[in-house]
This record gives sequence, C-alpha cells and structure tokens, in this order.
Amino acid sequence: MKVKYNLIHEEKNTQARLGKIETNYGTYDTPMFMPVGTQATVKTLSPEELKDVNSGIILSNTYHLWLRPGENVVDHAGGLHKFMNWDGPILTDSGGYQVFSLAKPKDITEEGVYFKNHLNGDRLFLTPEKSIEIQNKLDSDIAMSFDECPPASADHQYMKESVERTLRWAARGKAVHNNERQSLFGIIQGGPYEDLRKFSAIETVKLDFDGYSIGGVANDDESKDDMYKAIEYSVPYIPKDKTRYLMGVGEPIDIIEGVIRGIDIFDCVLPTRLARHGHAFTHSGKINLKNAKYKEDFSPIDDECDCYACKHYTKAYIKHLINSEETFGARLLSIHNIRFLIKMTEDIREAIKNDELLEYRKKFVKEYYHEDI
RNA sequence: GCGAAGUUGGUGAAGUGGUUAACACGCCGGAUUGUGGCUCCGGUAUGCGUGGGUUCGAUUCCCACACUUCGCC
Repeated sequence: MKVKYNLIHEEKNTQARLGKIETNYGTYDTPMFMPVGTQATVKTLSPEELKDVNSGIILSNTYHLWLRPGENVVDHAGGLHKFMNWDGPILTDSGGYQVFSLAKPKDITEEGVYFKNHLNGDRLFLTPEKSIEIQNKLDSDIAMSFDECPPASADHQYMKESVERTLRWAARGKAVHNNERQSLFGIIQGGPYEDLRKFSAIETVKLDFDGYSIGGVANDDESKDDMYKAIEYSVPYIPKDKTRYLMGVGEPIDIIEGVIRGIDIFDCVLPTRLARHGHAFTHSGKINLKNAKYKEDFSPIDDECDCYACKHYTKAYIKHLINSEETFGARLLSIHNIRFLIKMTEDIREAIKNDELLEYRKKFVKEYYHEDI
C-alpha cells in the first residue's frame, strides 16, 4: 500500500498539526522523528532497542546499500525489512544527499551524477532512474526522488537551474517507479530563495507524489533563519492530506521550529553521531561526557529521561566507556539520544493536542538553552 | 668497587651553540543537522637531572655530583 496521511488536529496558534501516517507496517503518530540507519542498521542499536525507544519509521540509504552489499543481495534476502530484521516502516534516501557530500559540481550532468566511490575510489554514475530501481529492489516503504542538494550559498542562477533539473529528475524517477507496496516522495529545493521554493513546491506537487519533503536545508553554510524561511516558503503549497518531511533536521530547537511551521517528520544523524563522540542531549542542554567534571558523576545522563541508559547507568560509567572507546558507551548514548528526540516529539504531540505548542517551545528553550523568548 | 651508555612534558620520544623545543599518544576543551571516516579543530614543557664553568649567548660544549640501565670483579 501507499502511505496515507490522516490529519487529526491543527494547532490553534501555529501551523503545527497532529496526524497519523498509515504504512505497510502499522500506523504511527506525527510529528515524528526517524532515526538514521544508513547501512541497514541504526549504528550500534538492535531492532529491539529501536522498539524500546519507540521508533516509528527509520531511514536507510540507497547509495550505501547500492555499493555494499548491493541491492540484489538485499532483494535476494527478501527485501530490506527481512534482511535487517526490522518489522517497522523504512524510508530510503535516494542518494541525492551524496550529490552534495561526495560529488563536485562539474560531476552533475542532465543525465545523472558522477560519484567517487568513498570505499575504493571507483568512478560511479547514478541517475534518477537507477536510484528508483535500486529503491524498488530494496523494497523500502517510502522511496525518495533523486535530487540535487546544492549548498545554501549557491547563487540564484545556479539554484534555479538546479531546481529545474531536480524537477526533471523527479519526473524521470516517477516514470520508472514500479513497486505497488512502495510510496514515492518528491523533494522541494530552492535554497533560501522564496520564488524558487514556491516554484519548486508547486511544480513538484503537480507531479503528484505520495508525500513531499523539503530538502537542501541545514547545510553548514545555511543560517537557522534561512532554514526556517525555506520551510515557510514551501509548506503552503503542499496539500494538507500529504506528509511533509523536513530532510536532515534533528537539532532539538529545529524540530520544534519545523513542527511550528507545519512539518510532520524529521530525520537526522545527529543523535547517533553525537553519541559516538560522547555527547548527550539532556532537558537542560547538550552535555559532553568527555568533560572531566563527569569523572565521578554517578547520576544518570538526564534524570527526567526514561530510557534504558538513564534507568541503569551513570554518567561516570558511560564517560569511562567513551574514554575507553568501548562500543557499549556509544550504544547507551545512542539509545539515550534517540529516545530524547522521540520523547520530544511525544511531548510536542501532546502540546499540539492541547494547543500549547508555543508554551512548550518557551519552556524548552528556557530549560535547554537557558534563554527567554 | 671498576667500566660503558644514558638522564628532554603525564608517557614514548625528536632536536639545535642564538626568533615561539618536532612528532605521536595521553590529558583539557570545541565542532558535528537526508552519516565515507572511532572524524575534524584548538589547547597542553617559561623549560631539556643537579651544581658549577666556557661563551656576547647553552637544553645543546666542558667539569663535578646524583640517579638509571648494562657489563666486569
């Protein structure tokens, strides 16, 4: 089946909305945060642990699975769900982000994109059709269109050409998409430019996808203000009965600001990457467990957290694991950080239900950033 | 007791008669937003065993002493 978005409630004071998304593997509440499992695993977590933190959809990656183990291996295994023993929904990114992270501008052609294989340096060529074919074989629940994700600093002229090319790629991908069980989402681009976001949104919606995402945000050269504007410029043109996905965003405040502007789902590597580097989200701010002050801190990471790590382990112990490069430390912190963001979305849903999202933001910012807004 | 070699930061160590003593690890911080990277970026010896001497100038040369290691009685 195709994913179906059901609107439950629109928050009174903002664009935020409460919804349910129906998938092949169950129905899930939105706004939602999707943990990232690039290589068919959310780094360091077992599927059971993902369930424990109340994960809904998880994200995996076309580019990486294409290179290794290859889409045919996953296909022969019976699809990505069976291959990785995950019976929840899976969204696959198209490889479009790797256009941004691995290719050079001159490698982008109308036909597709040349990549340098990060594993062995081989020259690779990925097209919109190829990306969709791979995703069909991976048999994820939601496939993403193959797009170009230009830096926010790209000038208007380049961005315009890029947006138009991404639209042509979206149409080409949709034309070859051939998996009844799999939905296909379109991606709105346009950087910080209002006219281009509007154009991209309207034209992408015309192609009629099962859901829409806003891409090209949270690049390192983009200000928060530009990111929020990019959302505001795009959302009004997305039909209300379709899922709105803000790609790559996962800093706590950005999730809140995204929801306020009408976003339903988010994904981000931040919780797992920060975990591997020893950082933890807490209700009173981000902390670095490598800091010497935690050496004999025998309290949990966050005394308000209900995760496995916080229930059973201390900062001092986890710090020791991180300092000793023991993988259990990264695992405990990943569990915690993912749970933190998912718990946040649970609280956000409650706030939307009560039309108190702005109050929630005020309280969160006060506690997390120690600032008044 | 005799002989030899050596003594540079928390550690392993480079190095030079003359601006800020290399590098690595560790330690102390920071970064991280559709994940190539257990990654990246900073900081970290006011001093080169101790005391004298030579020299315009010594961590670098000389002497003595202490300590360490090895070998021989």
